[in-house]
Amino acid sequence: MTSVGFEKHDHDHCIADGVAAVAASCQARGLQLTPVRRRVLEILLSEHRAMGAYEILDTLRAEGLGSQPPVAYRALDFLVKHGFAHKVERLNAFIACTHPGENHTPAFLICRECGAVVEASAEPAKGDLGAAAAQAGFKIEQTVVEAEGLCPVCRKKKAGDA
Amino acid sequence: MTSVGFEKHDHDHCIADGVAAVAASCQARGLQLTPVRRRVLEILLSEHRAMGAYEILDTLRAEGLGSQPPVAYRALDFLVKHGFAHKVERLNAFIACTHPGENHTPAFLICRECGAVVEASAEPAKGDLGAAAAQAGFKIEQTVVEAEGLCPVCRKKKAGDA
DNA sequence: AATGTTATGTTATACAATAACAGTCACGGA
DNA sequence: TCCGTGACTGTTATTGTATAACATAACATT
Repeated sequence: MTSVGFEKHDHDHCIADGVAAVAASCQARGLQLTPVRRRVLEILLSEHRAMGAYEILDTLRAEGLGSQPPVAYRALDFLVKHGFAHKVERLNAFIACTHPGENHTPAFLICRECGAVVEASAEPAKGDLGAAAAQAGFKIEQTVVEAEGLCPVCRKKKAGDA
Repeated sequence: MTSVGFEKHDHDHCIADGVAAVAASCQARGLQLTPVRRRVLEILLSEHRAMGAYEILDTLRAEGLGSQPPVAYRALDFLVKHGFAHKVERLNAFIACTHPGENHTPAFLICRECGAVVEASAEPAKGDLGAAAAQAGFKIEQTVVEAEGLCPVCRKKKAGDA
């Protein structure tokens, strides 16, 4: 079982399940999943890719849910802060988390061709990097791990072209 | 021997050696280390921290070496492309490479307190992440590995405060 | 001289992020 | 009931990051 992966799948499920999981988590933790926050989460879930804040804002604006940048950023901050979404630094963009609620160190596989982003997991602090940090006396609190390359679908396409 | 590390050291050496190494590498590879490119490298070497493109641009402008963003970005692109500098995605900023020329996968330790950045090295593609990618059929071409936390100096300060 | 290549200069604009302040609404306590 | 208080939303304005597009310069090759 791969983590979502690059294949097609039932999307409505995806969104509904994702929102439900987050809603439950909010309930349990006393967090408010307000309309804007819920909608931003849905927008993120509705695409399996990272979206820029302004792209999200465009949708919100079209729906009358808010039209200025802070509206989108605040909702995104909430989602990121509580682990319901992540920021992909390489792209300055955001993506819904595939394991909402669970405590984890996300890692991403980013296709440079089609822009698809898949969340994996990594514990870099436990390998090379952890050793280097320990040696330097550096205390790691958070890590960003992002890999760029070609997803299986685009690899096949490239092979076909050649 | 740690890789530069968070301690003080002889800076003039640092800059001169860094430029010389890059110049040699350019020579060997038929690349042009033009005045702007060389100056940007010097600026980066002169601070052991990540600098924003506009901060660099300010210096260039003061020296009459170019005043518009593309000037700085092009020089930075050149340096990054050939491995003489790196972009720290987390900070949207750039830093001179500590092992110019050598083929490597950089990783960074970023102090959230003082902003110091130290380059380490990591092979995330060989651990968890590599396995996950392989399973998904994803071909990793480049990786971003950045850890944020507290450097030894700031840790001591904190301890002193408490 | 004509051409191609590489680098630089400049304008304008797009995209990303946040500071600062005003308004709303629900809730608990005086 | 009235009054805070806190959490969220709305809006204006601004700062910071990055690039598209086009013009020019310098130089090597033919």
